[in-house]
Formats: sequence, structure tokens, C-alpha cells
Amino acid sequence: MRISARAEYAVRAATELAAASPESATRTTEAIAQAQEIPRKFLEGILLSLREAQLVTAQRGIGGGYRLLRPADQITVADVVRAVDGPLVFVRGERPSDLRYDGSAEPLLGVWVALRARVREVLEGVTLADLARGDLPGPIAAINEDPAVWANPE
Amino acid sequence: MRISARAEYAVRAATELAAASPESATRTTEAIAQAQEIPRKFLEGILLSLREAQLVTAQRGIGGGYRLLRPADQITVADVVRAVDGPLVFVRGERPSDLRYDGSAEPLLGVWVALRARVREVLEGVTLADLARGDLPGPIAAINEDPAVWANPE
DNA sequence: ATTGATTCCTACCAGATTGATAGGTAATCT
DNA sequence: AGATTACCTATCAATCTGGTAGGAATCAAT
Repeated sequence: MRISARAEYAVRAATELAAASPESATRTTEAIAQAQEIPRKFLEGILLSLREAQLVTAQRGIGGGYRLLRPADQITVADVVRAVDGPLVFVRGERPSDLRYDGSAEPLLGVWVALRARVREVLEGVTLADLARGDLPGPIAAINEDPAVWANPE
Repeated sequence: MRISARAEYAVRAATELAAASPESATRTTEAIAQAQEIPRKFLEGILLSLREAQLVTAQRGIGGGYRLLRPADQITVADVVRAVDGPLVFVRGERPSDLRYDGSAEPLLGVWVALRARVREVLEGVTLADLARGDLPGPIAAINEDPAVWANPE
């Protein structure tokens, strides 16, 4: 279960826009690329995806750039990841709820569905405003209070 | 965040072994492949990985096959997935706790760590015995009681 | 109307991963 | 000896991934 570079860059870029003040200000691809150390040409494609997903708008020409289309507290990390990478969780190329299991493997479906639910819980539980402010919401922060969560078991 | 065919096949194959009775009985690659409709040659490689991870043992020759090395209630889905696909969650090729963020993207680390924690919770919370018996443990089953969990939002 | 900044679009690329197959070797039992 | 089974190595096409190149369209300011 990997989070792609595309997705990670996208969240960082979007957070950069969320941190812009005032909210109506635009930031150029170049500015975002430098601030977040993202390859510029690669970032171009990412921002395009974010625009197609209606998370940002673009303005061409001098003084142009990107800005968020909705308030930062109404865009979640899940929105951004879905915009660039598609469905949050899929199993063998299909969404869990599209899978068909028969026979003894059937209870496995429940595992994938529960997995997706938990992934959603985290990624839909954090907004760009949270990230820009630098403070995770209580329920998410609570997860990380257990030190075991920071250890690598493998 | 995809669950690979390899991982999904591996869990099904392991469940097949968990369902064998008595527990000491062996099942051949061929038998597992047919029962679970997994390409045989592909399954061969998967079972090899499971053996290297010390989850199963193999016996060659007539009457040979594979069997679980530990009781089925002491092998979790996470164990199986790690055996064939490595770390459960990684971001841009690294484990969350190996990532370094500086500046405004720093709180993002907490998101990935929380994500991994929740993924672990589900995959470490279900054993092969649970799957073989066809009943998910209470905490996992509880997640799936909310109907929203079964819907595709995208 | 020209110029410079900027997004937008299409194409391309090398390398890794994924899902799978082929064919032979080694061990084990009857 | 012969059948059966796991084991190993190599190969493969297709796709994905991370990234680059170059120009066309658009916009604001002069």
C-alpha cells in the first residue's frame, strides 16, 4: 500500500495554496515548486489534475497562478489524493465494494471494506486548513499519542 | 493505495491452509490453486515467499505440500501481506517513520503515521483462523455495520 | 499591438513493478 | 525406479512511475 510521489506532492502543493494569504491570492507553479522542492514540470501535471478535479482554479498570464476553489477547511487530504491517484483503496484493480468473492474467501471482503473505512477516516478527517495551521484534528492527533504507532515492526 | 494481486492471492491461499483439517494436513500448490482459482505458477512464487517468511513449511514428494507453521489464530492478515509485499504502508518509497519533513509540510508526517496505524489496526486485527471460520472479530465487524462504509463516494 | 509571464497540452522517456509463464532440478515417498 | 511434488531461474508483455521537452494558448501591462 504505497502513497505515490504524485499524491504526496499534491497534498504538499495544495497545503502551500491553503497557506497563501489572503485566500484569494494566487501562487505560480514555480513558486510552489521552489517552496516545496517539487520538480517543476512534474508539479505542472499535478496541478492540472487538481484543476480537473475542481479543487483549484488557474489564471494565466502575468500575476497569474493557482488558488483553491473552496475554503481550505472544506478540502480534505482524501479529496487531493483522489484527484491525482483515483480511488483511495483498491484491491486487484477494483474497488472493494465491486469485488465478488464466493466460497471460503468471502469474509475477506469485509477486511478490505473495513480497511478502506479506516483509511477514509484518516484522510477525510484532515483538511488543508489543518495542515496549513500545523495542527492535526483531535481524533487524528489522538491516534499518534501511542508511541507504538511510530515504531517499525518489520 | 492498492492491495496487489500477489497480496490478495497470498491471503486466500493462507486461509485455504488454515481451513485444512487436521491442522497438520498438507495441501499441494495444485489443490490450493484450484480451490481459490489462482494461476498455479504464480501461486508457486507466492508460497515460496510465505515459506521464506516462516509462515508455512513445505514437504516435497508424494503426499507433500504446504501447511501453516504456526496455529492459524496466531497469523494475521498483516503477516501475510508483509511476507509478499513488504511494509504495509510506505510513502514515496519510504516508511512513514523514515520520512523527513521540514517547513510547512511537517504536520503531514502525522497524517501518514496515523494512516499506517489504522491500516495496522485492521490487518493485524484479523487472523487466518477468523477468515477460515468465516467470522470477523468484533471490532472489525463493528466498522462494517455502518452502511456508509459500503458505498463508493467517488 | 507587442511583450513577457504564465498556464495548458501533447508527447516522450527510462526504469521499475506487476502479473504471469516456461522449463528444468532436487527431494521424497511407494 | 518412478511418480510426485516443491524449488529455482529465467523470461515476458503490459503497465505504472517519476520525470522531462517543447511549444501553443491566454492574459495583463505597456
